Amino acid sequence: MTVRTAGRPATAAATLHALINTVRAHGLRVSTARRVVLEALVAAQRPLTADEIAAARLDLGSVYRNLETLESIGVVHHVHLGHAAGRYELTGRTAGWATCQACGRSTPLDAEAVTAIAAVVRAATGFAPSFTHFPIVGRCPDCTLERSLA
Amino acid sequence: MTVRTAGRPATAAATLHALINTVRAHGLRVSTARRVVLEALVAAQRPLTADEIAAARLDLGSVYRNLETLESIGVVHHVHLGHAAGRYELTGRTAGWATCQACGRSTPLDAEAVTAIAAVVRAATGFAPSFTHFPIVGRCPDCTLERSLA
DNA sequence: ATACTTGCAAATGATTTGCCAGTGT
DNA sequence: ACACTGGCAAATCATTTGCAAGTAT
Repeated sequence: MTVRTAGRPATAAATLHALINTVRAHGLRVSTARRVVLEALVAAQRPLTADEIAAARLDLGSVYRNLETLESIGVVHHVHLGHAAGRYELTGRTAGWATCQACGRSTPLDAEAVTAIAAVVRAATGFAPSFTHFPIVGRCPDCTLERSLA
Repeated sequence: MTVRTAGRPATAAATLHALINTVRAHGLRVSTARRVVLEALVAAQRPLTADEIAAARLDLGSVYRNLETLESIGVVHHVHLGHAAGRYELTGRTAGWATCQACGRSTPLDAEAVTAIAAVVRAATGFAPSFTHFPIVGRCPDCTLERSLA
């Protein structure tokens, strides 16, 4: 049996309620820890590390297990913004990421940019790329300018 | 004075020699371990893990230290092809990498493809991208076909 | 002779896992 | 009640680092 929720978890507007419905629809329980993880991700302004999500209230191991479970049902995914710990966010919050190898800052990509880039990547390589798991890595505008001035 | 070993491919020998010259030019010593690391990378048909380079002949810690030193003088760099251990290769061997998130295989990119993609990325985002440290991640042609047939 | 390097081992940091008590349904 | 979960601790994996002995120059 499939339970269809009102909205897609595709925008920042994906409410905690909708996410919890999805969890239930997959036959999973809504435990306190699971709810806390979801609340943290809903409130976050950027992808969070497991450590940030645990934040003294939850066991790190439980957080990782929950994130894995939530990834398996598609409501959460993680991104590697550089060499640091992986970061988790609600699915659909961004179209992709770009990280500067010089200053380390990361920026979300808008859908149009990703669409344009994906078309060229596909034409040039045959790959249908995604920049939500590994970002586009390079020099950001600021750091590119710096280098050209040096 | 140069001693040429019979049977060794001239290109590989020339490359190793040039690499060793670069090491010396930076005031670094050419120790046995350092030479073994370089030889392994020259002979490799694909990027190697530190573990593969160590291969029972060298200490893993020394391999990592050597790779770090060789990266600092620009003759080596590493790439993250998925969640596994980092892989090291000689600088300039490839223009970039693409990794399939479905089958896990990685493919080197040719310079023209990278140039075309970089132009679009720069136009759409302002970033000057590089795909030698983090690959383009997506579905390869085979796995994209599979999905479309499913 | 004098640094630079190595091997060995212990330390880190991130993530995973075994176990058993606790709790959501 | 019963299976799913949580907390705690130990285990992995990849990589880094302290240190005393070894060696390239």
